[in-house]
Amino acid sequence: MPELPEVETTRRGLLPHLRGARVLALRVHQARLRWPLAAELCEGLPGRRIVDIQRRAKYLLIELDAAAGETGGPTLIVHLGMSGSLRLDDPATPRRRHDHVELDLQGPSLSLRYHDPRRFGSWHWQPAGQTHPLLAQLGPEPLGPDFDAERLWRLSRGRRAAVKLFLMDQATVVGVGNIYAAEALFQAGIDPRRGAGRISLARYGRLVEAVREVLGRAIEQGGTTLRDYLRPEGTPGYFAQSLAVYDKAGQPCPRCDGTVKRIVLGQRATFFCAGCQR
DNA sequence: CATCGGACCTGTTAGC
DNA sequence: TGCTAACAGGTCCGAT
Repeated sequence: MPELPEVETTRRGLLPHLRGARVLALRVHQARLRWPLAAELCEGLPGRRIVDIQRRAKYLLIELDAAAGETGGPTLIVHLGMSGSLRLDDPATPRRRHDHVELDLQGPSLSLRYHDPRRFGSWHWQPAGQTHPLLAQLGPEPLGPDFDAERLWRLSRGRRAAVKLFLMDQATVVGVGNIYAAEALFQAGIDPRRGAGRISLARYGRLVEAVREVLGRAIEQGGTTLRDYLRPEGTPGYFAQSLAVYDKAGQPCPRCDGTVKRIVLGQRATFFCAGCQR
């Protein structure tokens, strides 16, 4: 489900409620997520106070305070996978099916519930001063200064893979998933099938601008709700109204007189207009 | 190295 | 109506 805008929307929705809250207890109803929940997480989390929430790529970084005698605090890392979501519930509200993990919070008294039908998401524990291995190999943030045309151009030389796969590779740039890759390539006028190594520096410049613009606008709209994505407060994101090509096979292209097509690239549905994407 | 396919899961929908 | 197959917002890992 969630790409960068949905994760960022989740972060922004949670932060005002969770900053300063204390985790009284962790209740695990299903430990078998993408990876089994680590024992050190279960032992280390209860009693900690949440200091801040950051985001790196599609990972939420829930920063915790230091225990007595420690110099820095550990970080609880959550990835939402394809179908994960976090929601703040009144503790009296019954748990739903697929609410796999809950945190009992104090100040305010709330239950933070992790819901994930497909269980492709994961929870990790990062001790103070360490970088979790999953975060070590990530490319730059798309909204940060290190994501630029020169980087895309340099990394792509000699690469024969389709540019859409190159763009979705988290070593190239993080946070761009299937929806926003399609939208950014449409906005930049680039055919998703084109070999990454056969795109000019100037066109990568247009792609960088398109990625930034699309992700930024999606964050402003609270992300994209296609089926079931909801923000932590339970409201949908509104970016679905702005989608130009994603999930619009057979519909007219918003820019030319062509028709949006659906193909498969890297086993993922890919939407584009052959009329104006070259 | 780069590239590809399979794997991990459940729920919803389209098609017969 | 009921069964089956395809498909869904991610990404790691092993084989080539």
